[in-house]
Amino acid sequence: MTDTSREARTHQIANAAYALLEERGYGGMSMLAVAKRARASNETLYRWFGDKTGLFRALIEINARSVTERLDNAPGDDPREALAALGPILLGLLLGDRAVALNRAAAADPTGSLGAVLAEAGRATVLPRIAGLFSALAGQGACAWPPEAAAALYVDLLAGDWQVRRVTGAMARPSEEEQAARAQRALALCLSIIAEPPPLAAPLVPRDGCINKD
Amino acid sequence: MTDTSREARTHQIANAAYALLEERGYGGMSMLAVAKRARASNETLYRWFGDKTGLFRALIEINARSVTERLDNAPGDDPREALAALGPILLGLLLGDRAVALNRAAAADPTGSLGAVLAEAGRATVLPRIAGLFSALAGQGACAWPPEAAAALYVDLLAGDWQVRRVTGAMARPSEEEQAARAQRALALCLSIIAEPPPLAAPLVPRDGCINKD
DNA sequence: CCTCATCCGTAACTTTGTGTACGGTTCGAG
DNA sequence: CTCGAACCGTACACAAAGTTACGGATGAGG
Repeated sequence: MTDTSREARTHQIANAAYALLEERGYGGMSMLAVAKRARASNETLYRWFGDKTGLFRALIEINARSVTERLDNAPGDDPREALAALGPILLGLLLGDRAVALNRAAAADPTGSLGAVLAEAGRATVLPRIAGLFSALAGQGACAWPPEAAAALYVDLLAGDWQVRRVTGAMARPSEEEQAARAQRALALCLSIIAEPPPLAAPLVPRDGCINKD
Repeated sequence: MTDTSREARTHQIANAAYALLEERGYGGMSMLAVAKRARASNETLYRWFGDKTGLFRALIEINARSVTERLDNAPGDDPREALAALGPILLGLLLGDRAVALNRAAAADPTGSLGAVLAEAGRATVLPRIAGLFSALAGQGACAWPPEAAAALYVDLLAGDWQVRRVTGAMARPSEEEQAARAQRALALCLSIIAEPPPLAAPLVPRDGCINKD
């Protein structure tokens, strides 16, 4: 099996796993079920991914690359336009069934290691792209905050507690209209806030890190 | 066993369960382990709580009552002072080990029913109290937003995506100083925003609801 | 074509947890 | 004090999942 076909095969397996994950959740998805759905064998899965956690690590990383690609292809020449286009896409992805399922897997992960993968593959790749747009706004004199802080504020206003409520099942998936409206509101509020310097000298960029659960 | 002693006993069992939950996580906590820790029997647990999901429902509800009590006892006569006192307390509770563990349980719950319990027992009891404070601010002419919308915005700025990152393990628990600074910033930003009417006529109060996972 | 690594489909093994059952003890009501 | 409900400690039955193993088939390289 060549590297190219192995990569294609890996994506086939990942897609089978995503489908099962969204149907049954983390607890209802066994390695054997993935193997059957993907027409692969248990042995291949363990050989390629090491163990169940390893498979989930790969699922998170593959999904994150897909998300980043979607964001990089968002239309908009002007940073304001780019943010207006990017917001609904990002929110849709964050609240979508796949991301929710992967977040649930990380929440349920007994090894406690998937959180760091989420942090590194997900947020840590998305946020700099958003910060870049705020940096461009700063160049236009429209942003008096550090770009990273402005990006973090934007995500707070965009996602807020919607994501955790989705992940815990406390909230259904909002409609496209609701998501679009929220993204629009978040951008309007954020642009308004960052036009003036931050109100406090307190640390504005939260730390990333993760804890071992055991 | 009287109602009083049964309630006391229930809290004993709950405390044993919280301790185990925080030590081992949802997946590592069996009913038998709870029974042994609480010096109860499996049969009693199943008789009192129905099944494992029922036990978790009770744990969520008992914890929510405790949270609400803590918030109701927050100091502050003036709504502004009350919000300033309430913010760090609420954020500390949301990011604390117990709440994180319960959110993880809901995320991992195969029945998909614990999310609704979280929504009803938790957020739906906390948010009206916050909205009440914003309502009082409106009475002082300091809030041009609907109180519920102002409260939701406040929580977005207070917790933002910190909670989901804690639940997924992507982020360690912030220090008390970090939490206090964030609460302070959230209040300052929120008060600044709500002094003027909302920028959009879009729906500002997100819907609550939950989905069945299967 | 041949060879060898690896993939597939299936099976086996071990462990663990959920939920039920049971004998003895305890508690509360009459 | 007596009696019955229920609680405790322990055991049991069953199911399912994680992981490893194995014989035959497949694919890639020489």
